[in-house]
Amino acid sequence: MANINEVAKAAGVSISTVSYALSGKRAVSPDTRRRIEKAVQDLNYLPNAGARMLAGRRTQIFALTEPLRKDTHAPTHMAFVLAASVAARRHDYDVLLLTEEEAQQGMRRVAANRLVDAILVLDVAPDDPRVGLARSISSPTVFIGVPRDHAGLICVDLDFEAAAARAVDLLADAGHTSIGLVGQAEAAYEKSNFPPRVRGAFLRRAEERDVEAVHGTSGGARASRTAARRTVADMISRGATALVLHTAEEAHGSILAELSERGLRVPEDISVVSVGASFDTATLETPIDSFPLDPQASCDAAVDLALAAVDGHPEPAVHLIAPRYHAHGSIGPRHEKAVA
Amino acid sequence: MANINEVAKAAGVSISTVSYALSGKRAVSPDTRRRIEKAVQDLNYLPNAGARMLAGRRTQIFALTEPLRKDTHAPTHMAFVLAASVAARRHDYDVLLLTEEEAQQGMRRVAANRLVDAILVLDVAPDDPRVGLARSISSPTVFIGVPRDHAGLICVDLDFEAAAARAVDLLADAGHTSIGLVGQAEAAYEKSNFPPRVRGAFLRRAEERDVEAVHGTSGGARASRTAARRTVADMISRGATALVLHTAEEAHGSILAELSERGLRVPEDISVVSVGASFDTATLETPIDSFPLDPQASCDAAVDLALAAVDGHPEPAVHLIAPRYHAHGSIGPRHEKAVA
DNA sequence: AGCGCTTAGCGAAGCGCTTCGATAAGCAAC
DNA sequence: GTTGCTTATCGAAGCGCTTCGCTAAGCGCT
Repeated sequence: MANINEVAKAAGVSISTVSYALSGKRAVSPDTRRRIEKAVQDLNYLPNAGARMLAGRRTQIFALTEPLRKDTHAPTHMAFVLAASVAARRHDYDVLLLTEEEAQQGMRRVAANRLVDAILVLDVAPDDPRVGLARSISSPTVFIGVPRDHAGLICVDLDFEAAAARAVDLLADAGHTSIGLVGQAEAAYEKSNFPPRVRGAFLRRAEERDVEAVHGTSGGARASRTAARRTVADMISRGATALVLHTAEEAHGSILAELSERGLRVPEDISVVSVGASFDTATLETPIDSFPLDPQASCDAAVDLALAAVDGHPEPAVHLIAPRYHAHGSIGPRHEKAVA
Repeated sequence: MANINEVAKAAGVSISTVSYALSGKRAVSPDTRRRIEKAVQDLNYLPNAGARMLAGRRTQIFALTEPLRKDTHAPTHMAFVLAASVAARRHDYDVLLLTEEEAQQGMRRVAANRLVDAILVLDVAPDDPRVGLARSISSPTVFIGVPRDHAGLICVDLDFEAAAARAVDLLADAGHTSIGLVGQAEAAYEKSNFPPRVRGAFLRRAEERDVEAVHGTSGGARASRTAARRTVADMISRGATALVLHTAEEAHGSILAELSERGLRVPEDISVVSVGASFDTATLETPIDSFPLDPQASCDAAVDLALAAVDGHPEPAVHLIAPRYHAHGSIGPRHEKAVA
């Protein structure tokens, strides 16, 4: 494998000139630059990663910690991992995976090691053990998700509160006066950081808009079929003419099936809007309006913050990403049939 | 951050002695070793990763390439990623993620880079573009899965053929003379490497055992509910008294539902055995006998082979992992009711 | 006492890069 | 023609480790 020496020799310059030509940190004459570029091409040169880490102060690697809990939703999780990887590569960074207990011990290790320039934290729990760790290690750490105690931390997340509030607004504006929120499984409200935020904002905005609001849960993957249906049935019997969904894809399907079995058309008889979905609600049997999760936006922001922190400009704050609204015609004016 | 110099000073020895004490590559007196270990503890020393890569010939990093195709089954995939990570850590290796198009360009990059010691290839397709790449780069590469053209490659996989054959044997031994294989979605037989292997071995062994065999497909995630049920209905009407399932978890569920709706009890009226499942078939409504996928076994083997290759003992061959049988009482003697 | 062998430890080279001066060359101004 | 400034290039130090070769000490033989 060619090294910088061979490139320098081939181009007839010193190795420092090669280095400067490649990094652009000092001016190099156009002619010299061309000769160096040619040599690089000819020799198929890529700078040795280890040497670069040692000499420079950068490793060009981010750690990505993912505890991979039993109840992690795999497709969503994968979307985040993928998005993080793509975002990192845009800035010439690679991603090193830290899983399971290694997510904690590993964080300490790669920080002390100087193996990574920064750490990205996925799948953040309200009381995440990685919070304390982040405060005790030298590597800049960016949380994708917001733990309960986030003082001094750098966090990025979708603005779930805004999404839930806007969902309520849309429905209230359409004339609905009784709205149900079909939330996640009960357990998720303890283990994850965002379900309580959605619920809280939903209830708050409903009160502000003087709209009747009920919250119900769906279930885990296995139980969802029945749990979500029961919740929906209950809400309808209590007069809800609109639903806000904050559930997994399967539960979305069950809920739509329940509505259709009851002869309720969307949006003529009942309005539906989804919040924080990780999948495409446009391709469901009935396309549903959505404020989706946006892994790429979150991860792009996280990487930007990580880079800033590496450069010594850490911005300890919760950076919320404005939700984007995807309309698919599932919201309509209030209609009494649902109450019947 | 402490470096080897400070450790050496604290222990009152030279840095080479510290290095040897930590690597164990030369003898160090017990007393000296203790002083060094104490200094390491006190200073919280961990060797700098970059320096180690540069000076040693090891990076202690494996690349894990995962194309993450649209049709990748996320939970299964995650299980493999996790298993690979665990296996790597057992040998003091970290895992670097290469996703999407980076799975190809990235392979070339990290190999030329000397960022990784070896590359693990996940989610192998029959005509995987990474096959050609693997042959052209310097890093040892281990395929977890078997591409069509695997000459000269190192591959690891579950022995799907053996699993399918043993499933047929179990059912034939129990007296069944007509067996159905509910396979994957049609598309999987082109894009993945193992579905055709399962089908081939199933049909071959059935013929050897003089058993009537039919093969049908299930569908993708969305279509599975109906497709799998239709396939099963068809098989039963054609006289099958036993089923081999090689499908996703959802399809397993649909199939069991179909059976129960037809009043067929497992194993009294119909025998069922699962092949290559990535989930726990014991916790289905009806526990099902299984020759499961074993991500950990595959990844352990892959890492062992990668390490051997790094050490200069590459074993280009297809290493098949013997399937293990998990009995849960879903196989019984042939019963005519199913035929009725 | 001398030889050879083993053991424990040291010093220094070198891995391939980045980066800090230093230098030489070119040019404008007086 | 000297001074001063800019631009392009070079040499060398040094990042923190691993590893080679050497030495010194200790031991058991003859």
